[in-house]
Amino acid sequence: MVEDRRLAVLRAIVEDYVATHEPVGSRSLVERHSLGVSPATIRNDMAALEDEGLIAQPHTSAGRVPTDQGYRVFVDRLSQVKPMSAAERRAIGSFLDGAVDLDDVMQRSVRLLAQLTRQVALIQYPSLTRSTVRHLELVLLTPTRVLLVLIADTGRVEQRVVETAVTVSDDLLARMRTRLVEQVNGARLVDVAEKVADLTEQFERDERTAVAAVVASLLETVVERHEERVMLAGTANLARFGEDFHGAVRPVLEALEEQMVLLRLLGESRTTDALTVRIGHENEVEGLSATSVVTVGYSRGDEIVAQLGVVGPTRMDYPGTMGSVRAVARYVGRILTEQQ
Amino acid sequence: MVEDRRLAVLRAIVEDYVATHEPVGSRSLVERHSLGVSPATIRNDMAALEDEGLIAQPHTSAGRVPTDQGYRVFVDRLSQVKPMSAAERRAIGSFLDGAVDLDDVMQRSVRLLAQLTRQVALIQYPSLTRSTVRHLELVLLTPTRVLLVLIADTGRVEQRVVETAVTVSDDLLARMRTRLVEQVNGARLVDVAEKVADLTEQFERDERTAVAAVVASLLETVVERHEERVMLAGTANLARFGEDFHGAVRPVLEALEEQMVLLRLLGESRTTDALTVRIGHENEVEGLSATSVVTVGYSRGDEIVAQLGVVGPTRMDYPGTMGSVRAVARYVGRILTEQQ
DNA sequence: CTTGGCACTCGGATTCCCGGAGTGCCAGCC
DNA sequence: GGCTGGCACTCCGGGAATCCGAGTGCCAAG
Repeated sequence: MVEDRRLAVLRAIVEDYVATHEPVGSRSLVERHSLGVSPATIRNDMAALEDEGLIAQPHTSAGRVPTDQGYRVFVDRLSQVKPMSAAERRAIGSFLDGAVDLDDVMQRSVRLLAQLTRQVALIQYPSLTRSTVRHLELVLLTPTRVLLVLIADTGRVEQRVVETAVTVSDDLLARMRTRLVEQVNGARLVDVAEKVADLTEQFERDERTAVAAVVASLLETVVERHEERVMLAGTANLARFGEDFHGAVRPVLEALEEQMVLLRLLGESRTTDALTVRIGHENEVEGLSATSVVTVGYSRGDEIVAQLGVVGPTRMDYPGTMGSVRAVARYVGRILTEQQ
Repeated sequence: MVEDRRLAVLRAIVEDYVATHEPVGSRSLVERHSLGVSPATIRNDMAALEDEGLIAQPHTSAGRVPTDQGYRVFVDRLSQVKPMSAAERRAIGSFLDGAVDLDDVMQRSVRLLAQLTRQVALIQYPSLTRSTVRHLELVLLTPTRVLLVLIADTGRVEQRVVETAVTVSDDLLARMRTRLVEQVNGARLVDVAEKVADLTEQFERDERTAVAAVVASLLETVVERHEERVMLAGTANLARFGEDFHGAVRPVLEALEEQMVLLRLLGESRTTDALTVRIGHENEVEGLSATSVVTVGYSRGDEIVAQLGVVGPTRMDYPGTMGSVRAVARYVGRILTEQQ
């Protein structure tokens, strides 16, 4: 009972603070929310909430501000994902439908998400690991240089130049292509390594150097570089809430420029499609301890292939952001699924 | 004679202002530079320079600051491009040499440039228009969906999904591929349109819908999307000189997020390899009127294929920046040329 | 044309002061 | 026991007043 009101107070504090950016006091709280009690009572509740570590005051005799933990409780127990309106959903759909290829889908999605949430949006390309080989092509650039092009069923194209050290004849190239395609077409990328394991041995001794180089490169492509691409949009929005980080936009921008960081951000919960919210210090990434990250997996067919999400100040509109992120993920999933 | 000293004063003002970031007065000027005259004399010169619109004072009784025009004169007549040291050149070379493919070359270059100049760097992908077709591949995704992959000799790969409306048989696809490759392999992209002009007619009447769709898509790829890709790095550096734009980093970030803007920035002087410097308001781009843009073309073989450069505050170290930009462009050119 | 001198201006930093918002606590009341 | 009104206290933030110094423009003399 009393406990309930305390949580209601916490919710009110979060909502007001998110809306106004200013520490919220007991009086304005009772004015703006119908809590049915007096400011003095609220003050007692606030003291309790502060003891629990859910809110804090910037300085004595100022209003209260939610702590990371406070937001945590808010997100976990006090808020519901706000669904998009029909109009918004239509807008999303029509905006994304115009995409012509995978790059385009990714780009449109991430920009859309940045616009909807007015924060920094990011999207990870569909993981190569989980997809299958749709086509593989070898092109002779020079006698000792082969271009390897791998097309995954997600529409993603990977290319790589292989230095073979020894010269490769057109004939050898053709045979390599045939054998490789035989072996790997339709295979899941994770299985490629195994499929081509003994391929080298099927060639003449003097050809093996070249074949081995190509195979090695192929393995690198499918294994090492499997999900290195992340696309970013809306960094300009960072400027909007510069004050939130007391002017330290710098480390945030720096963190966002590091591909590795972004991958960690998105990659950590890769296998699930649940909405994940990491608040403030919950982010282990250096430089993002004043931000919250909302991510969700998106799928192709019934498999989660990657994550997308947004990065914003801890004082963000969680229900709205979560709604936007989820909605965009669904549409992206739908488009990828239709396209296959 | 007198004119000469005035220019020397302008140069000194620019150098000091760039270094200290503070309006420079007559006294500190004579202290830091051996101009051989008294502050009073300098004041007269300054008054003259102000009349000419080359310098200005932020407020009465403050030091002077160069105007855009002042920087212009400085760049055109008073400064020399500062060559990189041998050590720096070695560092550039070894850093870029490790690149495995075109994406990698672009990414490494742009990051390197951002680091060297400590500003925002950008690089345009080698123009498709100026290069030739190295390979073209068609892959049947579904009976009515064809993936078109175009590989240019610059190493750039373009892909596109074509909706054919009517079903395409494996046989038709194979014939299309053969004919297309026959026609366009080795052709300059600008000539592709002409080469495939009457291709559709060489097919049976009932196949023409599909062929036309593929051809149309190919044309779009080579014509419309010819140079739409620009890569960016170092936006975090913007935060460093936030004060330069009196806190308005926002419009700059916004401008930089627009691909179209970036293309205009780089594209305007596409055919030349001369170092171009656009200062302050000389940039027609909204939002970049407080920045200077230094660009230069880079080549593959003996042809300029695209531009790269940096965006920074008008009070930048022009000689140094120009040196870095030029050096990186040369190395990129060298790598692209070797790779062909 | 240069120079030293001099009066003047003005921005920026510093200090001081005050008001208002907010708190914590207490005593009384339901 | 929980709620409430009252009250003393704290402290931030903003505004006014002040001061300092860097810098200028101009003038008269060299």
